Amino acid sequence: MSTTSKESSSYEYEDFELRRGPWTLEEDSLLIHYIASHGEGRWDMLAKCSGLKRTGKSCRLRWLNYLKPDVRRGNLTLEEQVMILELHSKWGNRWSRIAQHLPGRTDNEIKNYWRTRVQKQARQLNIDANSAKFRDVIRCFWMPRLLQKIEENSRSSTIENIQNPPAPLVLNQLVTSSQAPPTTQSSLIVGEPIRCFNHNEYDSSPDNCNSPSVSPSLPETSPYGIDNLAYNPYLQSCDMDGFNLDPMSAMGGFENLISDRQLAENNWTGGEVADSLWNMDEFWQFTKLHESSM
DNA sequence: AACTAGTTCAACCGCCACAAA
DNA sequence: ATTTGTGGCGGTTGAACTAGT
Repeated sequence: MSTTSKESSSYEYEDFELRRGPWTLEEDSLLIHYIASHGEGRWDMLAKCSGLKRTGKSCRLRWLNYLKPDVRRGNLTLEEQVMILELHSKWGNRWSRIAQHLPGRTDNEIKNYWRTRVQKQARQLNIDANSAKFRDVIRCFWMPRLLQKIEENSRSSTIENIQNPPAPLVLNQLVTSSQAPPTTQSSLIVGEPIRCFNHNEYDSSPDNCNSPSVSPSLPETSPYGIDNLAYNPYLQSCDMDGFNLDPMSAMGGFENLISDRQLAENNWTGGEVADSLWNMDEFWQFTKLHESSM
């Protein structure tokens, strides 16, 4: 059994060794009961006083990522996936910050989602997950498909619930970042029409998906995004019908490259295991078209 | 049924920032 | 001003699980 030299130095191990690895039910129970009576915080003290043979860090992690009552388990919803993609495009690998906008989700879970689902796509496409090109792939295909899926789900649930409509789920995103415009506040309202997209900082990349062939009904400078919905002047003209009729029109004709059948087969937006959205031939077709339209 | 390869995710590691001594 | 203790964050690992053969 070993510990890091740094953590070992802050402990006095008289008569026990630190436990590592998966937590047992007994340990979980001990931690839950200790926090119930003493509260969170002072993790190092908690670890020493609770009787747990764990480091304070380990206790903190176990509590925040697993035991805390408001932690949500299970697959990320489509709305949450959109939120992650959007916020990651703004902030990069700031997992903790992103998690603050997804109630009940932990930074660890979001990080795992990004690494196992999103980066996998980049690997399969053989492009750098941090590149502008991959960001465009996400913006131009993944996010619109997620949004489309959300829309479809909301429509079917609207029909089901038409006589007894539930309160819409609202994912409010109050952006307090200094990187964001001071008035930025956005909401993704599930059960309301998915309207349109706008841009974020990364859209300034020359490698984005705006092209001369962009449909005039869509914003020239910013194909999508869930931010600034209330402040985007295009929102008034970019309505649900336009989106429905031609959701990929902003891609300048790329929509033909990806069929719904493929999407269904690959289930990229299904909220389950994400597989490849395209085969490589079609992806390179996309990139060629994309680049030639620059 | 047994094996292998791929995937997921809980947990650990190392670094950093900050506060208190 | 420096040292020490602590907590938070992002990156990484590896056991457990799943799918394919």
